[in-house]
Amino acid sequence: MNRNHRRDVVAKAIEVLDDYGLADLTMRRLGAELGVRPSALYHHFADKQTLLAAVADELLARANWPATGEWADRAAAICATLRDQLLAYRDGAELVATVHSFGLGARQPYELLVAALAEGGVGGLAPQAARTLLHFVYGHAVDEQTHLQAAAAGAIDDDPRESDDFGTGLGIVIAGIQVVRAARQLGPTGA
Amino acid sequence: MNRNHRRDVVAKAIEVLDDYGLADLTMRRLGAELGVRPSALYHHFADKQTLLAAVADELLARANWPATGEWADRAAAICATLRDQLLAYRDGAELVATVHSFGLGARQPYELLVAALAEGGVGGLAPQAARTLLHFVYGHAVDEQTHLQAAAAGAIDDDPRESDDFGTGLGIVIAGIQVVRAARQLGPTGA
DNA sequence: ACCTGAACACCGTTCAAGT
DNA sequence: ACCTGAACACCGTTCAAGT
Repeated sequence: MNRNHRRDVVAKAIEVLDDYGLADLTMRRLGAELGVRPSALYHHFADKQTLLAAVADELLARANWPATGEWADRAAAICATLRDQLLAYRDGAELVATVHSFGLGARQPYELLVAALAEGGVGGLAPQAARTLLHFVYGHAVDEQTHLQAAAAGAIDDDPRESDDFGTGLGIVIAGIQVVRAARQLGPTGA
Repeated sequence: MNRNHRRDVVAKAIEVLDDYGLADLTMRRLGAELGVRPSALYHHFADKQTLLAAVADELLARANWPATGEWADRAAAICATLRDQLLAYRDGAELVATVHSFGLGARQPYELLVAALAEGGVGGLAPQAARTLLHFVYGHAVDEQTHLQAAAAGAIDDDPRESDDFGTGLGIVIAGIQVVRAARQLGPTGA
């Protein structure tokens, strides 16, 4: 019985998440899977929130983030990568969205988007634009994952969405950012 | 000791929510506030999710929803009304966003937005556009309420946002919808 | 540095039975 | 129609003590 390191706990937590879902990712269950009492986990993490933040960060770190391309394409590619990564793990969207909402962790997509937008000349509006993109991606991914998992569990109606529902919404937000960017460069008369 | 009706339970639940927060809105706590055993609540609601959906619906029904105006202004006004209503109750944003995400209840803002957008000529893209707006409003309101309540609890930094952070993000999404609407009317060559 | 043992203060939900 | 009483199967977290 070897002792566990912080990274072992995170790795096992991702396994439990993917195999049994977020509702079953409890301190007690995770301890049991590690062959350890639940209280032992508090040696590695201050509380469950902190642990979940580390799990979300690891999950995001495993993605291949695009780093090149014209700013709008790059921002769109970052969003698509994020969505794919969220959908790649059971309850991944809900986990990362939750962590993001309580303000610990899950900061990588935000930093990447702000960098892409700032390079693209969006300037001072980059933070608002980046957060608007993230609100869309998280909201859409949570919805989609809920529907996918309900359908997989044999729910009543499949409720098939448009072929590229995600792309349509993403296109709306990207187009909107291009509009405010153009307005900014003409001179901010409105604000 | 009068017996409770369904609507009494919902009204008391909103009180508990606003006074003590979502984390303290438990079946046991709510039962105690109503002078009743927790198990009595299951006479009125199948489970806690269903109860929360009814609470969210009641919270939304108390708003004054705009019903007139040019389509883009009206969509923006619906979003602003929704945001105000979410922020008007402690943890209101988190509650309604959660209910919305698990697919029961909280459908009124969606229906209102789809109606406004369809009238505005957005046509078949109205559902995607409405959901994109809602993802933004819920995500932004949850963020904002978290920050506001952390600041009110005496957190470290105020982290003051742009004066009209919400309006900026909303403007991005509305502008994006106007773009896809215009593209649609020129003829959908892209999709 | 990492873990045990034991406790504290809770949860949501079910169900037979009461009025 | 609405509620009680009692139970079932869990939670997160703390903390003194062990190795």
